[in-house]
Amino acid sequence: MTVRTRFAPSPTGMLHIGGVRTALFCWLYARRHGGTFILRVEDTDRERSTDAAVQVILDGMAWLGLTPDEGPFYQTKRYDRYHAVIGQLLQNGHAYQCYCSKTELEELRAGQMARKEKPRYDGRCRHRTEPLAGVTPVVRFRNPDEGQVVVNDIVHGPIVFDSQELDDLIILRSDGNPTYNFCVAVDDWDMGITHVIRGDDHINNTPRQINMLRAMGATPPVYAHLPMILGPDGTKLSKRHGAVSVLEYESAGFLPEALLNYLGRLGWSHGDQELFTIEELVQFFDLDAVNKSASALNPDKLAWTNQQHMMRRSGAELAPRFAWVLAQRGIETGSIDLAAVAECLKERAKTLVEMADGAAFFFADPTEYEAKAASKHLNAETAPVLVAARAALAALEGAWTAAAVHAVLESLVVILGVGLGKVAQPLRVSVAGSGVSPPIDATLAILGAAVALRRIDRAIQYAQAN
RNA sequence: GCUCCCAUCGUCUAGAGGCCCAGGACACAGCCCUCUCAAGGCUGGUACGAGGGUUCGAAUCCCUCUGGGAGCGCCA
Repeated sequence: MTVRTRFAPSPTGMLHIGGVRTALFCWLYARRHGGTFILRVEDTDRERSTDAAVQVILDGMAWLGLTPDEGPFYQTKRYDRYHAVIGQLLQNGHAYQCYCSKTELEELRAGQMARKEKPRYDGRCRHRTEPLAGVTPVVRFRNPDEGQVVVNDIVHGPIVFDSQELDDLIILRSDGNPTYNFCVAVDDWDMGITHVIRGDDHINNTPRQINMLRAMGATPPVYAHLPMILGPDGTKLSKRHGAVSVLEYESAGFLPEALLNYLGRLGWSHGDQELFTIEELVQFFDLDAVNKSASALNPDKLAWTNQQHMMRRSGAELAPRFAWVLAQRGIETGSIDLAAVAECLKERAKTLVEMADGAAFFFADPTEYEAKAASKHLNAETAPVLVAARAALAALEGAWTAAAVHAVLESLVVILGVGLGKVAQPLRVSVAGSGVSPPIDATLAILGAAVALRRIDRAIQYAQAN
């Protein structure tokens, strides 16, 4: 049997990190077993579904590379099918029409709550034979009222529900729209889904879906319920935690493979391994190594994971995404070699945004020097060193490379009888404006002779005046 | 309230009865390396929620409790 999984988000809110983790596991499971990954948009809530949310799902998954093999399918385009199934269910007695008003149902619920009972529909319309004039009925699924339903969950093991706990849920609203649990059952059946992998907030829906599947004559799929992802403070994920659109992570300078690596390690593990390429994730992933307890997001570890992935890419590989981040921030990069900048900054930044911050001085002369660094490294004492360095560097002319710069500074240090730091720091502050930058030889090489010498000249003037 | 789920360092996790007075990772502290910052290396502290069983032996199996979470919609 070929594995078929589906990711079924509802476009009522933005696709966030929790949804992405679910999508990732569905995708990985399909890839791992040579199966098919399907995207299905559950948009039956026409009030709250938005096109913008659908677009984020599509764009987000494309950015992450979680491309579906089939779909996207939209439930709103399958209404004919749902209505046909409901017709059958009505005909064979697995469903019936209910004329209860909303206020009547509210009263029923209130009474049950007051008696400390579990609120549920009591089936009062089950045996009604005559329509109620002037009322458009809803259709309810007739749940078996005896026996048990066993959900054989791959991550949780068997979960048993008494049928008595399940009431007759509405499958068709009075406005003609079918409801969630019903559409899911029909779709999973029609699409031949073999493994339903979703959040464990759906565990309680599962026995109902199994019952409907059986009533329709379908064999239920295998289920795997994933633990929830919580915010860094251990509470439910919310906008406050950055449960924002997954695309925000792209803007924040994360690499898709790093986000996926981090998310993969939430609720799943492969021994002590922390860093995985996408290929390794596909190779090692399996549902039996998924754990059952909820996990909290750790922004520090996500950042570390991102840095590790950046370090494993070449500057040239990083350059396009880095350029995108710079452009997004309106930074003009001129003729600076972005691949070279990324190469020497990739281990000094947790994200591409941090990289952009650290690279700012490459694209514009410092407008002022950082006070502490300037007073320490640009003063009357260091001015002569800068003058000497400037002269030695200027002699390089056309041979302005990192290696050449390095050699010049090394010999200058010997001549002056000082440590490299005595020369490097004043130069660093001169060209970068602060005491922090990549190695001075690489920094000067990237800047180019003209720009570097110009900045050093300015710094010499400043140093002599202070 | 009822039903269901969950429970190892602050966080992510390893652990499927003896290899565990519990290992790795993030974060934190110290040291080393060093032209700054990083990266890297080394060292350190902190965890099996509680109580009962089962067993020669339990983080691992069973029960109870406690604590957290989800569901109980003409939402998905």
